[in-house]
Amino acid sequence: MTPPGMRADARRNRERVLAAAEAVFGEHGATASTEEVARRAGVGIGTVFRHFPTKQALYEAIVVRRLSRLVEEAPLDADDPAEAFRSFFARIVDESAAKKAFADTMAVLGIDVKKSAPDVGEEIRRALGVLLERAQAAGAIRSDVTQAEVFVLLAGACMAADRTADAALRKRSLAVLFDGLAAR
Amino acid sequence: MTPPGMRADARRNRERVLAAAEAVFGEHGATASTEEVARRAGVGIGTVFRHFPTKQALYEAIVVRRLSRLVEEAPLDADDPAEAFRSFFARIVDESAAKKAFADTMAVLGIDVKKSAPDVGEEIRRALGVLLERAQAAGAIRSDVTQAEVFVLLAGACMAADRTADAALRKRSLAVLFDGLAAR
DNA sequence: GACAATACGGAGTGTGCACTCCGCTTGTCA
DNA sequence: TGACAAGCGGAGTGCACACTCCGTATTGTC
Repeated sequence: MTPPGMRADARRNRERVLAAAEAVFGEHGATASTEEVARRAGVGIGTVFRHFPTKQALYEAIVVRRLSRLVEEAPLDADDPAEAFRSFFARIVDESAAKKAFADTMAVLGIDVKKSAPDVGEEIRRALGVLLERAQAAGAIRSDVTQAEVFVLLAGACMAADRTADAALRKRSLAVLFDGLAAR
Repeated sequence: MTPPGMRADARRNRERVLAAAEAVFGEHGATASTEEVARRAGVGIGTVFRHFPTKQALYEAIVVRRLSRLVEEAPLDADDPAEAFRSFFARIVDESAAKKAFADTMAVLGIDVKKSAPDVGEEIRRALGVLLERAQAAGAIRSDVTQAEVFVLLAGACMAADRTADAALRKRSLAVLFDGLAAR
């Protein structure tokens, strides 16, 4: 991920910028300013822009990071497929509630399809697809829904979670959604 | 709504601005520029700002308008309570799909509660509450959900719809959601 | 330790946009 | 129909913010 031919200070600063960006965008969403990120990282703005040519690129970098982490930890071959699907879904929704930038991402990924970083997007869609299929095969999820509907519901849940402060309420709403997905 | 002591041209321009704002914000969301609204309305920017002191005020004005229209047309005493609830819910989601500005509104109204124009917000919440209660009394909707969960689900559906171009997909996803709300 | 090569900081630049101000126009009313 | 208040247009202002540039500092190498 980080080219090894990079000077030590450069590598260190790149890491700092990414961490700061994750925090700042997580708190204020994509409208947060690049200057705020630089300040939080303890570097000059010039440094931020050397590592990431545009604000958009920086934003995408942290999104890719989070998605990669999610995909890595997806319980693709857990013993209980129904629980695996539900927990993966719920985990993404939780992430959206905690980090503003994430809900948008899920929305765009799920629906627009394009977006840069198509690889990670494809991976997460595949992971969800696998979990869905397994849960359907196990008879836990109705067989007439496809990945497409699941993604729309996921995106909606993420965006709603992003703005719902009450965690218990979030959980109850999600439970209703899962009931809709459950096999009769 | 429009003070009668207003000169004829002022009243006419106010209407034009509102119509243009509805179109422009509907297409591009709240980030659309005020200048674009003025251009579309065929008036100078000064005129826009005389009628609405800030961009925010203009935005809120069109939101209030739409909400009022929705509340007016809510089928509060329809014969079929289940269908009434569903159609009202679906209608709001459809509106969100058509008009970008609307999904945000629903999200904010449903969850943050404050927001200016609290009256209309309150009205729409009440309308949904009535429809929900009636559908529950009729045994069509599970009795353990409250207005709060319904609003979270509604807000999520609105935001997802806002970004889902495929109308059929939108409809199928909504159907899954309704199944979750249905009484067993 | 010297000397490139690489990276850093942050003042400066350009742009877009909300909002203001004022000379001109139009509607109203006697 | 004349006078004047109410309203209009749009150039101008200030500000926020993405992005650039270059003199200075740090790193790696022989």
